[in-house]
Amino acid sequence: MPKPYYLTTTLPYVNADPHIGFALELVQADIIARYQELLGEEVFFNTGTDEHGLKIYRNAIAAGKDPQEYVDEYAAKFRRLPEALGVTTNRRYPIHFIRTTDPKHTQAAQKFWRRCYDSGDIELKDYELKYCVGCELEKSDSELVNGCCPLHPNLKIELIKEKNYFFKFSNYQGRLLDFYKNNPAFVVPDFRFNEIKVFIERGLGDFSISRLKEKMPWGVPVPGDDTQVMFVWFDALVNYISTLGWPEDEKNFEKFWGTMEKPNGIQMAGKDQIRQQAAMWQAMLMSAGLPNSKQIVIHGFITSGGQKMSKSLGNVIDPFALVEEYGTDVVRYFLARHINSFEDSDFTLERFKEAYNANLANGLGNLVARVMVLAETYQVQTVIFKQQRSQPYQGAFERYEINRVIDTIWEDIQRTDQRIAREKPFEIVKSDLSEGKLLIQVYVQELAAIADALTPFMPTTSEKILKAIRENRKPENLFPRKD
RNA sequence: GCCGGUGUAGUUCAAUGGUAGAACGAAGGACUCAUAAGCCUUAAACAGAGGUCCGAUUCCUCUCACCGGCACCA
Repeated sequence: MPKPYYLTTTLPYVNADPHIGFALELVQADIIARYQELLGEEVFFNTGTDEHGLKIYRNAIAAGKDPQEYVDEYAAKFRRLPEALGVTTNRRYPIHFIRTTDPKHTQAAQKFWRRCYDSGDIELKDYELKYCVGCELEKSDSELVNGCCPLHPNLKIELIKEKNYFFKFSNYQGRLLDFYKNNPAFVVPDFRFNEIKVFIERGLGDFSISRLKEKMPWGVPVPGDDTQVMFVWFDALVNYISTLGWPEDEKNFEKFWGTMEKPNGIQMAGKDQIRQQAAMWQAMLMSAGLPNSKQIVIHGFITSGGQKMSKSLGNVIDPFALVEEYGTDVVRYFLARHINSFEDSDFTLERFKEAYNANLANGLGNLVARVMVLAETYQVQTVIFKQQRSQPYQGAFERYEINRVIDTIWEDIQRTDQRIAREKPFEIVKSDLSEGKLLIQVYVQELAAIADALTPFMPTTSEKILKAIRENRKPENLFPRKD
């Protein structure tokens, strides 16, 4: 009986082109999801796009476009990313792609708002915002230097009062801390968990969750107050359950998101998202009387040549270009094995190419060729056993240590290479054909196990290898050397 | 400033209170089934100073360096 398994990425904000950092999140999530499929579970995989808010509104206006038209274009771009990364390829269960401008989502967000409101956790308060006359823009504290706008340091920041709805986050300090205590693996890795615990222990302030519609109309209307729209991330977070058809489809919701007693929703997110995912969203769920998430898995960032990627530095890595040149599975391989699952990692084209040649061309690709040439030449038919996955492989998967898991596969590749060098089947086969064929059968068997273990990481490559084994034919070079 | 973390071969990472492992890269060797691939061998590291201990890379303190968090940026 397959168990329902729910996994979601965060939704990227569509104010810029798809980023390699989000490609990492998608690939990590997909690897975990495919592992669950391999185990036989019924997987609900969610991703999508976050499309409301001030930045998008401004960008659209600046581009002379209607906001809806603007986000439609971006959503199409972002939808191509899971395709380019093979997330949609050859899956047992289709992926779900939600846009926060989907009507079913906006309605869910409004329903969610009402539930929090009915719990008494939403109230109208004065909100004092900082405004730079020079920029004609609102400024947040983090944007200011010494209390001044860095672009207009000679102008005084004006304080403007307006009414906003606030979420009473302060009501949830104790409940969140209890929740963390009762769920000691709620955030992975644990150093991120500590971070959020300390943050909560320091005390919580309420936060604004709406904006004046006349100033910024590009948001979900606040139910019962047509002067306000929701602040972007309040509505965006609800996607994790609106994608399941909540509130209408209670059955599907409960099946995948779980129940109060047994939460089932697992979320992937970048390290900049801990507070929102592990604290605010959890408090919102509590307020709405819905089950919490089961677990939040936090990954690091990808730097480029030791620096943050930026257009001005010209070190931005485009995931589409990478896929174009090397292919989907190569990019997946690199992100899985050579980018740390939890910490920041550096990405350079040199490292990428080196890994390609050393591990894919010389390692996996060559092993497939050497074994399958032997099998084809000597007509060795092999019946593939049912696969058993090793303890280190499974254990590392349970801890989300993706690079550890895939390391074990390369250990197996090396072991098979060593074995062939030691047993010399290419000699034995000349003196004792049946003995040689027996040996070759073992290597094919090992190759099949490698292909099986590879399924979550490189689904297309894995299938090519298994097909070659079934047909007993050496395949085309999987990974030609690049010099 | 406060809190937390990290510092191990050229590089990316492991492990351990008692001879520090691997991968990539480098050098050499024997072979040839394979994508001049693979295999074998070699060189190469515990940031610094104290302390506890029979013994510390591992535990403690300090110094230095780096990183992260300290709320309305998604």
